[in-house]
Amino acid sequence: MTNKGQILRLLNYKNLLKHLQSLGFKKVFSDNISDTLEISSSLVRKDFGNFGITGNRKGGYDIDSILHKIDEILGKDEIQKVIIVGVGRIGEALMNYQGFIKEGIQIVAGFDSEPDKFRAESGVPILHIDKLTDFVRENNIRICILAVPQMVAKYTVDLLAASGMGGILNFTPIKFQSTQDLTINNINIVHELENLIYVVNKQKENQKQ
Amino acid sequence: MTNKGQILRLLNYKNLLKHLQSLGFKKVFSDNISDTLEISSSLVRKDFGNFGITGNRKGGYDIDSILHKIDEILGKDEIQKVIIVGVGRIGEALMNYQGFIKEGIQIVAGFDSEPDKFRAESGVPILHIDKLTDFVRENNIRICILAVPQMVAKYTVDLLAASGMGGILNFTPIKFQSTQDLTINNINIVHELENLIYVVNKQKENQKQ
DNA sequence: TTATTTATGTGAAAATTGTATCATAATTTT
DNA sequence: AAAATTATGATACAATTTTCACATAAATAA
Repeated sequence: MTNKGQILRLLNYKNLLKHLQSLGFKKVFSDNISDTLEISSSLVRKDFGNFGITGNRKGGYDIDSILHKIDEILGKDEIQKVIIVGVGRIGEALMNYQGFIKEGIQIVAGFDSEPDKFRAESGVPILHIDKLTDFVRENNIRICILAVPQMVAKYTVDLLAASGMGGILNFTPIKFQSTQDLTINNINIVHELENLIYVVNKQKENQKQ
Repeated sequence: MTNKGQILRLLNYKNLLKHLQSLGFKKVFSDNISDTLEISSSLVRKDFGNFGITGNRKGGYDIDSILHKIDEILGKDEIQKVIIVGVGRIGEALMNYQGFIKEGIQIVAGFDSEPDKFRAESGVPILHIDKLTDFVRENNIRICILAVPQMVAKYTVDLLAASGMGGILNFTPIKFQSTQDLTINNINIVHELENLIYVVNKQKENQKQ
């Protein structure tokens, strides 16, 4: 019933609706949403329908109740605890990223193998990777961000799998496959950039003609 | 002819083939590739066919020549100059990321509005955002990474569009639409994490039953 | 040399994803 | 109160993407 991009679209709806809400709007029509997000209004209605979001014929949708429903779908009733494995530049940047907490995501610890990264006293603790498995089990962590060097990526994924982790957002350039128990979503920044470069170069070529 | 995910798949093929090459392999079959990437072998062959990569019936594909051809498709004959706009934590992390250069991508400058970020002498220069337009035109920059704070994202995209930029890899949480002249690809890290959380929670629910 | 094997290349089929259409119900206008 | 309007919700349709199936060519074996 739910298809691949549907949750990401739902998150886009949420962003837009929160914006509209902050401007004082109470109601919204499917084509208000579809216009700004450049999709069809029927897709918006279909997404809403699939998630049990209903409107009134002629009256549109009530923004407050859509937002409430979306948070319900996303399970926003409880704070999601997330750890970061690999506190290099990218890991550190994400560790200090301010955008998570207002979406109910809390970075509760970082893990690294370099002792000079460790931090116990102030802020979010950064611990030795050896303590990962115990920490994950004791704190019932299901989600992690992986930002270790490529060299140790495979080893670390195996470690995480063994710890009972449920999901990994993988920023290393190694592409990992999900298993029954462990969902791994890969973000390859270099590939994203190369893909963009390809599109732009292609566009440039076509303009020449 | 080329579809949405095809270039990203091609980049995955490239990674895998380089790995196989480093292990001493000379030839590869479509189902070697499809097995590790968990797609069908016919999709591999179709992708290759679409890009003019041919093999020998029964003999498979020659790794060297596929890799050569992929680099040709991606336009890897010349170094791609990229700038980073917004040298906060994420911008800085990407600025120092070591994975770009071996793919022919060179970060040639960073831009920020905070004077304490500026750096002219050592390493990649970090300049004031006011110098962006001139720099882009003088150095014929077509691609940038956007990592400014959300507050100034819209303003910065407008500035980049006016400068003649061709492509933006956008790491801000604001979703921008591409235009005829400017391709904008959005990476929303919070959304990616929320999406993963949804999938893992859902999985957990289904296991309970 | 002929038969057999086997991986490519391709066209048809299936699956997935997104759009168009329109009857219907709620609202507004007359 | 009846008529007209209009946005939803459902379904049919279209487009895209991926897989299946198999004829064909190249390589090996007999």
